[in-house]
Amino acid sequence: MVDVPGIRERNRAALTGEIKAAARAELAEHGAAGLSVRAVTRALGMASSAVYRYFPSRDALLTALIIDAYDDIADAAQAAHDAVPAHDVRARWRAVFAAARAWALAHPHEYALIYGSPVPGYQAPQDTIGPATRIALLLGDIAITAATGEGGEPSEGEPDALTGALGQDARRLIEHLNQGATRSEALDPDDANAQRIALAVVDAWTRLFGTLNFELFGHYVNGITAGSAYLDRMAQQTADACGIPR
Amino acid sequence: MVDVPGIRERNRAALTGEIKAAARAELAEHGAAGLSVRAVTRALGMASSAVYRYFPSRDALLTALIIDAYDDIADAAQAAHDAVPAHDVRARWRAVFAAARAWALAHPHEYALIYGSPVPGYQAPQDTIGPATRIALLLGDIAITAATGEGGEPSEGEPDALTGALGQDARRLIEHLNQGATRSEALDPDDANAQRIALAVVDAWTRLFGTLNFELFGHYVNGITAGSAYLDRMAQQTADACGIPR
DNA sequence: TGTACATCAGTGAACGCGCGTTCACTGATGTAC
DNA sequence: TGTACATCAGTGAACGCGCGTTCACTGATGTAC
Repeated sequence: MVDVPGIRERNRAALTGEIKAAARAELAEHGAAGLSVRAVTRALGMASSAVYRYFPSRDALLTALIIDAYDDIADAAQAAHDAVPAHDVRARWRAVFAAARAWALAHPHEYALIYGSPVPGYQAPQDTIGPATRIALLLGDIAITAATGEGGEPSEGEPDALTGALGQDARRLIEHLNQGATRSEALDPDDANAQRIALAVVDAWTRLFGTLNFELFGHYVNGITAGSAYLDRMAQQTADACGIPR
Repeated sequence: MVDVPGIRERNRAALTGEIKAAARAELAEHGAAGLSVRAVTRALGMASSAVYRYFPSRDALLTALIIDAYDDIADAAQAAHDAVPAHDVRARWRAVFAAARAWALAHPHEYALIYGSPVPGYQAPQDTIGPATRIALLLGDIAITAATGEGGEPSEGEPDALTGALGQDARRLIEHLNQGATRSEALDPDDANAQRIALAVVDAWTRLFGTLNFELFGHYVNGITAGSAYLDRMAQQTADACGIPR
């Protein structure tokens, strides 16, 4: 006999999803700080106290939305990446940038939830860290593949390994990247070129979301209107900086 | 007889300042969305209705805080810039970056107010645009000085003028920059090198605040800890990209 | 297969709280003569 | 310089509203025998 989920279990999964969907809709109206469990339950036609069968508190609901959003944008980026032929490393890199932008434009309020100001009084639990760094790790993966593969560009400028706190950061980042994925290649934490690449990946990740923030939060009004072309240009520049062959 | 301001006028100016100061303190506790005029007046020991003698609504108070914050960080950047000898263009550029970071760390909630997610339901009026772009114009000013001065670097790569929407953006940006400051130099909107510089300035501006966002909003946890060194490195890289001589 | 009991989902009332804004008012400051 | 009136700042009560969470409850689903 197959262990088929009972009515309760299926209902629970379904309603949990409906609550999160309604909460996402609420988010679009009133933002993260204004997310109200009463409004969510109202939209579903249920008693406000019913949410507590599914989420122990408003904050827990928020956490679920945050994790979902991180995973959702990372899934979109990963899918776009995987759809590109593996040998075209630069196209994979650009696909991640474009997919992140497309997701952000399609889900502006979930985007603001994860990349905007932190919700005051809300402390993000540890569970959000993994999903939050997926795109950074994906970018790092691409860069490492390029660096350790055939067409890797030689280091230019900055021939010395970094010193001080920034050097420690770079070494730690390289160790993170090395254990990140199922990959045979690895970077040497003490190699100057590897350090340059690691910081270039962080830089690319920062520029991707810095640009999306400025576009979505309205700082480019009267400035940049060609958001897609502008971001792709940035993808190219960051790919250059990471030593990804053209 | 000197037209000395009367008691009323002085009180009004003083109390307006006190209200804004108390509101800034509130901001730190509950964020922009949770800014409550009742809490502000409570902190000042006055009736909640009294604010309406100074600000017509909660949104107007928010607007005042936003404009103040933009002006405050721009003042800090400008002052740091002006304190550097004029001939050391690169040091002026780096000073702007460092000053912006220092201000952001010192005023994290005001920073989040202007560079974080937009407050839901709040529509920023036109008055905020000028203050919001001051730092971008300052960066543009430095870059143009360098480009049109003696030590200006020649264009490298990207020899063709930009086409399409991004080209239009670049031309518009150059016109903004040209009329921005009291400067005799001007860039040619159709010159490829000028276009490259204009976009590099936008890029530098984006990277500055993208980096500060990531640092302040917690995305660098377990990643970058040497925030100051990291940002200065970025200042150097963006200065390179803008053709500012070393 | 049927029955008895345990578990769980969802309800609706209630608690205690805070919010933005309005309004008629009192008393102080300013002004015209 | 003094008086009469107009302007303004600040008050406190009130309106109407929404919030997160708790709790005792009913009825449906699941389980053990």
